[in-house]
Amino acid sequence: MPELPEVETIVRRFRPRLLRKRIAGFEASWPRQISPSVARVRRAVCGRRILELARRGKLIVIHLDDGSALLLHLKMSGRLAWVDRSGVRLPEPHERARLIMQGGERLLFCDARKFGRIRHVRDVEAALDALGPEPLSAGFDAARLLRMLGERRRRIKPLLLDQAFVAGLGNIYTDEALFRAGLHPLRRACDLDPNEVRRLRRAIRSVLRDGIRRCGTSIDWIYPGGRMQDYLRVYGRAGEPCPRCGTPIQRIMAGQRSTHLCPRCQPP
DNA sequence: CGCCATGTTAGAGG
DNA sequence: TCCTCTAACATGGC
Repeated sequence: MPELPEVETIVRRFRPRLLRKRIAGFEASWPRQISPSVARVRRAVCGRRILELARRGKLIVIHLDDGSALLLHLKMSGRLAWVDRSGVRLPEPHERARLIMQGGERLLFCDARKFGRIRHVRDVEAALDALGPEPLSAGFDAARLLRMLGERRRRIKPLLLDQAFVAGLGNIYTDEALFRAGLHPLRRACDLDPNEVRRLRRAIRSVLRDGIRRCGTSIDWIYPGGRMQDYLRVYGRAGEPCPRCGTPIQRIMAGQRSTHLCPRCQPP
């Protein structure tokens, strides 16, 4: 799935089309993806105006004019598509749900694997509070990260993938951040010294900003248009020489996820 | 056919 | 409580 930079790119692209639009209909062909139910979401959103389109972690947040919101999670293979007033379009494969605007424009939710979710929530703040801090926000400072890491014994890689710890990192950007910080993915969080924590924070923020600047990472047909794949230094490069020291990049498993690292630049 | 995949979560067990 | 692992969700590409 899209990680933070891909979701941010999607939100920026769709915001101008959705802002101030009034919703006239909602349909879904795979009801398990819709919460609390297709009928209840339809009742909740029809007639509402879209006030804002935002991102929180990997969630797309569609704020409505009654204070409620639609939360879209693309998971592994979700994708958005847009149908304008003319209705002319190529057939979108794996279309699972659509939000119909007054005037006929449509936001399509497409998802080959059906892991994606659409949720309508009345208490938006409560729903978003389940996530950890935004890594690009001012509140994500070194002192706070040091405190957060200090009370965790987990290995750093699975901890960074935990959305309740920090929101938005996925498998690609976590490996890239740990490489930039020179930290081994299996290090225990509480063992990192203040200097290493500062490096980690800088690495996370710089790799996410670079990802956004490149419009995200495109490594298959699910998410086209990004350029960050050309700037990844370890992810998907097992066996290739480390760009910094030439040592072959290693691929190991960490928390059931494939993990890429330079054994020399990221010593255990 | 077997293995892999940018994600998350429930449940079991240490 | 905390952490780790497995299975599950469901499909497509290699």
